[in-house]
Amino acid sequence: MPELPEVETVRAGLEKHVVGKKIIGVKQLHPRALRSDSLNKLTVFKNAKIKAVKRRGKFMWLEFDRPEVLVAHLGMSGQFKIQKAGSDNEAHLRAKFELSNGKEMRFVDQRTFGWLCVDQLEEGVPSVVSHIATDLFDPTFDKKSIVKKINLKRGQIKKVILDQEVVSGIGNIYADEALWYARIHPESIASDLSSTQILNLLTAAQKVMTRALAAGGTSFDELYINVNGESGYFERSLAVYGREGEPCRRQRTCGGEIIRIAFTNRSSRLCPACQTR
DNA sequence: CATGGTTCCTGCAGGC
DNA sequence: TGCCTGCAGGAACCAT
Repeated sequence: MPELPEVETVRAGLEKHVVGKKIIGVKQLHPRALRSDSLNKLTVFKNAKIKAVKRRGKFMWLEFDRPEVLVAHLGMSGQFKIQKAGSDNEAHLRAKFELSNGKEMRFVDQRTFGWLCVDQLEEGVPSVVSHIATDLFDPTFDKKSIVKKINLKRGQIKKVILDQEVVSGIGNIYADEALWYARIHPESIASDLSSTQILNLLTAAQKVMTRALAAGGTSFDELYINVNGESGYFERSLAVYGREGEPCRRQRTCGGEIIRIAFTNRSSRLCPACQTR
């Protein structure tokens, strides 16, 4: 499930393999691979030279020697792979871009929550990304003002940090991890927390995602892989996600056991002993 | 405007 | 063995 560290791993992999290359052929293999509000078909990138691969939160985009940009979101199962041109198609191959160096950049997506989109930049950011907040890896991320913003929200803290318009890049896994590190119950109301608690939470999210990035990301169910098809190794370091029924890693001080509770049609994992409301 | 609920999709695990 | 149900999830979209 790609969140900020996983998307950044993919972005960096693409940057290494495709910047400076020219797209010599484009093929879309699934109608929904392209967002319905795309400004054009993917073939607009034929003969375009790739200049940069950028990212905000979980959204990334390719810039070219022309005004159009290619925006991509991995959803929950999207993958970019670099393959030798003409290799067999993957089971869920959605689009492929043949490059000038004999390779292909491929977008593969089993569950079709991911998408591609032809867009244009508005003040350096694609218009479909303009409503997305800065992420915790962004040098312009303003922690103090985001803490204030979060502190005004009346919703549950987990819902707030998953809101990509408040702070971007955090998904279900790292939300649970950060809340555990900060010892905050996911159902706590954001405005009931102190600014110190919220600051600690953002710092925890930053730290856990930085460590995850260093490990190449989290590959919980093999749906996330980097551009070379390799898994990340952060899964073994998770404190709560996927650990329900197991002892809290702070057991020496709390003695708790990780539980799973319902959260807006899905789940939260937490230690009920050290994450109190 | 803020907030909360629903929906899209596929594959897999578990129960019977 | 095979059918059914539930679960996994990001974010657009709709309802209140």
